[in-house]
Amino acid sequence: MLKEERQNYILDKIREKNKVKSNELAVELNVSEDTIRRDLNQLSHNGLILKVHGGALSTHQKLYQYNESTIFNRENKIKLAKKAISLLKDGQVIIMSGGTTNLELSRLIPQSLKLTVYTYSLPIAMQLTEHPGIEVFIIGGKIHKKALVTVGVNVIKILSKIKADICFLGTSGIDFNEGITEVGYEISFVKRVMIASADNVVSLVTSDKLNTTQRYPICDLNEIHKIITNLDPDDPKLNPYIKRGVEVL
Amino acid sequence: MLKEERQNYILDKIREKNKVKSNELAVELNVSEDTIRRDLNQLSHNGLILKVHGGALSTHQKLYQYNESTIFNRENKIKLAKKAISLLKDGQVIIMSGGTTNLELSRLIPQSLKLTVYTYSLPIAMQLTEHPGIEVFIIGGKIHKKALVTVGVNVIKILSKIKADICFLGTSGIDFNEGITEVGYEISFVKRVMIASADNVVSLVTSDKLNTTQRYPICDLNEIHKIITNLDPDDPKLNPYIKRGVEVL
DNA sequence: ATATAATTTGCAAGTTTTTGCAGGTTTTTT
DNA sequence: AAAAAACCTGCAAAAACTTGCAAATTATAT
Repeated sequence: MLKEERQNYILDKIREKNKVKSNELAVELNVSEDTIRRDLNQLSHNGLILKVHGGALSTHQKLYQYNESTIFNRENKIKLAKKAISLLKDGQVIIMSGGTTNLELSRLIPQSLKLTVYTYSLPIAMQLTEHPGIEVFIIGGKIHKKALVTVGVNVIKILSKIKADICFLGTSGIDFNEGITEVGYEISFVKRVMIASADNVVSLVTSDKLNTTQRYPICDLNEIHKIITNLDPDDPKLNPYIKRGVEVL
Repeated sequence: MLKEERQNYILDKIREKNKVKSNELAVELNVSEDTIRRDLNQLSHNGLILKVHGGALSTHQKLYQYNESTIFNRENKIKLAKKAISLLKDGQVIIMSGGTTNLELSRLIPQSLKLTVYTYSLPIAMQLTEHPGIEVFIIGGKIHKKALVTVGVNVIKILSKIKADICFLGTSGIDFNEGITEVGYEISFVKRVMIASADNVVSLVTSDKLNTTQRYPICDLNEIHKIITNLDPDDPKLNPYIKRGVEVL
């Protein structure tokens, strides 16, 4: 295994777990701890990680830090995000809605991918700027302070002009009769436009949202192309959706 | 678990609950109380928390998401920001450029003020969302990853439509002959439009930028109305600017 | 392909950091 | 005032670290 290959592994692991330990890495990569330490020192010297006694931490949380312990159901969201990543290919144009699921997805996109991403979420935009291969566009407007997304007619105007390959739709309610529904009025508007602007609409749903309905309708099931959940695709809970013709990952 | 990881956990918990107890932390983190005490003492020594008998409390200055220690020359920027705040009045519409000086200004705006702020800087927009009385608008566009600001024709188009009371202009070079100059080409464009959109243009300059010139010209001295620095207004270094008719705070 | 140079790696010896504990002191509670 | 809890100091063991060096690997030139 080449040095660079090893260091990329370390960077990937730090990106995912936010920390690494020297002794663990030595075992995983089958080299001495000295080598790991040298790797960590080099990466740290390049400002890519933060070397500490015993291992290293992500530096990213230095500039913009969101508190991961506040993310509900984080393990499931990571599982889900990894499936979503399998849909990505170089050169694609992506629209991402807000929400912590999309935020985890943003964190986990491999460094090698080259993408163009439009979003109206400030945290997601911030997160994506960490990624060397992604061109990030934030859709401007008045900021909704709680959700940290922009809202308003301008958002809709801009979204309606985009032609995207994939739309990753964070979903707060999905039901095989009612389709996709949303808590907020303004955001429900925005999401309908997002759906219209993408060739491929992917609904990201954690299993606790399955078969729940919110106040504002967004679209019927047949308007979305794929559902990604944290469950196994042949989990019985997903059967009704598959029967409706939606692809489930 | 790494020491820094543990300390980050403690900081997060303090941020959330505003207090921690040593004995609880010892159980939660599965280390001895001595270790917790040492952690708390270290964090306290760095000014991040307030150590008290039995645990620690939040120091009220919330370090939300920006690592203050990464901000160069921070004391001067705070001094400068406080002067800038004296210009603010309820109901005003403000345009803010990017940069850490404006970021410090954003942090220090009193909670009581009611303002409308337009900015194209992501960190500043995030910071301002913490403020209950400020309506925040972010100007959308392609994100410049290093500066964390949006750039492009759309930014200029939107800025040119705004009529603001004050424009706070973070300044990377100012000279009494050359006027205000900027490092980046794209940002120089944006700043020219900002200046045209505001009744009152205020240049925020730390003293290390005085009498320096950057590559791209922005405007002549007579196009700005006020200069705010960290220096005393009658510091001799500022004389040439006063003679040119610029008000210096 | 071979030889040479440069880099990378693992090891050994010595140093530093981290941690828990014992013993005594201070602070808080009862 | 006594008891309990929290604290501090010094100490020792374990883990992590540093440095120098030689072997191994990789890159480059012939």
